[in-house]
Amino acid sequence: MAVRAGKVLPKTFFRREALVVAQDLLGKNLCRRMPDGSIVRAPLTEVEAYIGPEDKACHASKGKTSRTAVMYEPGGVFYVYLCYGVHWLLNIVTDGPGHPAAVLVRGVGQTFGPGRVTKALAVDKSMNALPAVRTSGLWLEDSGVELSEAQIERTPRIGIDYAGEYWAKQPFRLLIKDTA
DNA sequence: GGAGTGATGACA
DNA sequence: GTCATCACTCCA
Repeated sequence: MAVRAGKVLPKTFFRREALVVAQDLLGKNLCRRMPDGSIVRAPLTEVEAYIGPEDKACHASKGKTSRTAVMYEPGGVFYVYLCYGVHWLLNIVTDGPGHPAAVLVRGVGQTFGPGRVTKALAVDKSMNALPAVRTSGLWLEDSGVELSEAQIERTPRIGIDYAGEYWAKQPFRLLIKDTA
């Protein structure tokens, strides 16, 4: 039984603060047209927000470079980059033009870990800077699921100790509590 | 607990 | 051109 198709999230959905978008994205379906043509839909279960240039953990906090340029685009495009020479990490750019912010996808369905997500969905550099629309082969749909505050857990982000105590402690990692 | 891995950015 | 760094995963 496949997950039902839903309404594709419009660009305006992404053009808000990263933290707000991150919260609203939980439970929404990440959709991928695999290289073999099959369609995979999986609900976002864990995300992290990188809120802008003032956020020391955000790649764009050091200014605009060739890698981070895509984060300066208006929300609604993907930011994909290679981490540790091994793993592709998938981000969704949020907020308005000129304000670099993004939401990192850390888990979908039962798959947790940003590197595992991209491996499971066959996401790599070729998706970088593409818009979140069906024709890109990677997009998001409204699942119709409404999450209550009680179902959302907030914790500090992972693996960003270099960003300093303040930013490392911000509870910008959001995940759906295990409802079994 | 620790190594692998290679693009990226800083510096010369 | 070199060098250090890194939003991770896997294996011991």
